[in-house]
Amino acid sequence: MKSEKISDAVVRRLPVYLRFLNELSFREVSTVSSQELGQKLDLNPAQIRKDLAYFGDFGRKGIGYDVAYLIEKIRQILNLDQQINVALVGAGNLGQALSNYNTYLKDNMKIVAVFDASEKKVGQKINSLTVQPIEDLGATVKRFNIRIGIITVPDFEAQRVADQLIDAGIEAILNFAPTILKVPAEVRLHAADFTTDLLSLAYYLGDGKEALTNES
Amino acid sequence: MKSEKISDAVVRRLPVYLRFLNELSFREVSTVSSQELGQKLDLNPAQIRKDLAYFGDFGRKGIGYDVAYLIEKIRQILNLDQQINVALVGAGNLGQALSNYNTYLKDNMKIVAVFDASEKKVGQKINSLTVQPIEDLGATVKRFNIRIGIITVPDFEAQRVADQLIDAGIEAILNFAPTILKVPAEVRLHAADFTTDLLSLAYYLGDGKEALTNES
DNA sequence: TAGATTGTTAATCGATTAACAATC
DNA sequence: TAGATTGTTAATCGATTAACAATC
Repeated sequence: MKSEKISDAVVRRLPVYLRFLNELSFREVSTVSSQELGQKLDLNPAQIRKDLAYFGDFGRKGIGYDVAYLIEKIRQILNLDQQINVALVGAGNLGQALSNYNTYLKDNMKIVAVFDASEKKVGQKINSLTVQPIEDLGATVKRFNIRIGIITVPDFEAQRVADQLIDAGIEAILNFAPTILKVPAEVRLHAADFTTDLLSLAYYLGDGKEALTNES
Repeated sequence: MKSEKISDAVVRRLPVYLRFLNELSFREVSTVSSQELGQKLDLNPAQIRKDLAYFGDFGRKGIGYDVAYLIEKIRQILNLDQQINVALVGAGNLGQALSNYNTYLKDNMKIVAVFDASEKKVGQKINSLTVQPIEDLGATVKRFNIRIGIITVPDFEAQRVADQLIDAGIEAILNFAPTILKVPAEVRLHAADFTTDLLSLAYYLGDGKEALTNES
């Protein structure tokens, strides 16, 4: 299979596959079936096979998928066979927390620069990175070939920061601020706003309202 | 409209509506149409009308929606007309960052207890809350009627913490650890793992692979 | 009244799942 | 060979969007 357009739902599952495959690899498991994957990841095995088949024939009938080979392929698909440099804008608590994941998420993605608007923050060290003034954003993005920006500034600054990132030539943005950003179509934007997640959870709290289903 | 089962996609948009409506209210805008909402939130107006109509006839033909009334209704739908107590497990950087949003997200959701397994953390103050040992989780959850748990512990501890939260009678979990948790069907689980988000962004980086579309 | 906008049905679009021939 | 499992088509399911009568 080739040259269909891949839906975002599919793309978002690839890192989930990758993560579990890495774990299997670490445990020296060499082969895995879509059924095992599905069980562990709470996904339908047919869906997993279909997802992978968009990108190539990675499995072997009767056998399953070779773990090492599939890891390699998914990393290629996700462009993680090259180092991807990331900028973090906003050196507050959340920004600092994210920068700690630097080692953790490795996988060739790396936060290589941290920016903040506040004079107090500029010059501080965060995980071996020195916080730079926002004014340096354009120059630094170009110099280090930074392609993804993470926004962890307060919501009222988020759009401005996004605009600056886009001006600097960034290709994708992960936005933690609880606001809807406007970006040109060629810039990929993912929202990572946890307040939305948390508030929506409240809907499901039992309440009498609709706690009763037809079981028992 | 009543008594259809509401999809999660719909539920997750409600906090987004609520947030923007709060902003309108602050700006003393009293009425809003689905078209305006759609424009601002990047959603189809028909979808917004349909979403809201699942829960009642909140709008007025020819006029639109009364901002204050709609806020009240959405808050009721999301169970935010009562205070919802939240526990945070994991007082690391991310946990501390989230607890700072306490004031921010208000809306009747409140982190009222913080837990950590490490002796170093226990007893420390985080935003006026004293970090408690995980052993106290069951008792504290019951005493304070805590209904939602946020997990910000390392991935290898996440399942154990989830089990403890569930034992304690929690009804919903927001999981920041990059791992798939197994929870019983009656517990609502949302994943808030930003590494997945970030890795999936890399897929969209221009690369020659599929950078060329039919524009230009 | 004329213009605007809802609530809702029908049409469309897209994503998930089932089923199975191919084949290891 | 018999059993297992893929890749893929067809069926199903669900979500989004268009269209429009009702009505403010």
